Amino acid sequence: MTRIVEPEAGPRSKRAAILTAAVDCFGETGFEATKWSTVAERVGIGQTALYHYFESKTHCLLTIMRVELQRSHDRFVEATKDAADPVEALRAAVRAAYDVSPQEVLQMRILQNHMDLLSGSRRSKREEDERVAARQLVQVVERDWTNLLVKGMSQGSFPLRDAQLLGASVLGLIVSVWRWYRPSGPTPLSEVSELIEGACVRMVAS
Amino acid sequence: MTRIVEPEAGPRSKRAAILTAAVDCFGETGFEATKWSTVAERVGIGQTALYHYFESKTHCLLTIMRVELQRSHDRFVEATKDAADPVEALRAAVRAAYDVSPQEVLQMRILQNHMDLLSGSRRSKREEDERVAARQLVQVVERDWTNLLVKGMSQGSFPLRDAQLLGASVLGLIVSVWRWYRPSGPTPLSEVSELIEGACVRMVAS
DNA sequence: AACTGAACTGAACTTAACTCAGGTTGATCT
DNA sequence: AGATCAACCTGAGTTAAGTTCAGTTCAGTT
Repeated sequence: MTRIVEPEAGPRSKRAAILTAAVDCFGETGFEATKWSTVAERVGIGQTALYHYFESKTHCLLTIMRVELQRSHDRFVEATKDAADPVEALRAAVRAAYDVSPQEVLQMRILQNHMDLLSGSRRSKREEDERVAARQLVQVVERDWTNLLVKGMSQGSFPLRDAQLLGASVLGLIVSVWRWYRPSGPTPLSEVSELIEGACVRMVAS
Repeated sequence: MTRIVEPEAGPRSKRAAILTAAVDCFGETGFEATKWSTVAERVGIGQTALYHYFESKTHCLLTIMRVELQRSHDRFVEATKDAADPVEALRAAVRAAYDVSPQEVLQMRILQNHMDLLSGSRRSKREEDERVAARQLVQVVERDWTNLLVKGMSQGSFPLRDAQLLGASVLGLIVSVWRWYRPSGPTPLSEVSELIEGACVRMVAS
């Protein structure tokens, strides 16, 4: 369990700017469809300067995914830490999952669209490190949900079921939204959040 | 609504063999990670022969996705056509979704991992045709589920809720399984099927 | 046997990611 | 202020994989 430390930013580092631009491009246009050089242009540097910060286009993608996973986990912990009962914790966790900025919507979309990257191992060290870190965070997040369910079940709030499988399903349900949701679309996120919150509670607690 | 007609196979056509090989490769290794030339090798032809059957690697992928979507729709219709009540129809539809061969598991995985391809339009005609056809089928499948819910709601079997949104959620829950499920994994598909079936009924009917 | 269209091939082309060898900049220290 | 050094950046060149092209082979038909 080696946690990746973010390279501390030198005063003229463009790392953050690159990540932001990459999230926009990858999120709107798709990872494969966006040229790495376009990201450079948007930041205002030559293409090769990107390699000062990231080993490859994929390394940048993996970084985005890892950061987003970390954020998801942090928010889950923050949201559930002082919930009275399991049902309230569940509700709070779902609401937290949809309490996101437009930028974070893109990050979730990117994350969901490239989960498969986390399976196969990578050639280069830094890429592989990010991949492993991201993979571990996926498991952490899955455990977050499973633990919530286990607690509720042992406490009698939820009927007994396979908590692992049910946890994965709840999580799958929640994140499936990011495949189709668009801020510009007809359905506001608040509406999604409410419906999914109810659905999760019924799934788990009835 | 122009439905793509499968090019009728000449007696020595390798189209089917290519699709099978591609499903194996794309499913196991991932689309980006598998070299188009590897597919050719596995079929036993030169790389350039592939272009006799498909305009591009992506065209092949889109074809796989469209075929799988068509299959999903057909199975849904078949499974629900003679169900007594809405709850039974719902149960039957979920069971049908998981009543699949190993090859079909791969196809679902490929489909789920590349849904984003269906958003942006394609340069060449044949690719674009496949994309549009696939997109339409996505909507058809979504309508399948929505209609099922609408019927159940109007019939009083399901409480009234946003059927569109709930339909998308149910579908999202069901297909989310294909991101992590592996035939070689610890959880048999029958177990998944039962848990999800229950979860869907609770989500929709309680 | 000549013909036809489907099936195929080797060599050349294209594109976008990436490497390299070196140049510039600016924060920091004396 | 001037020197220094690491961080930062660049243009030119390389590579790999998908794709195109200009034909060739093969099986069935007339």
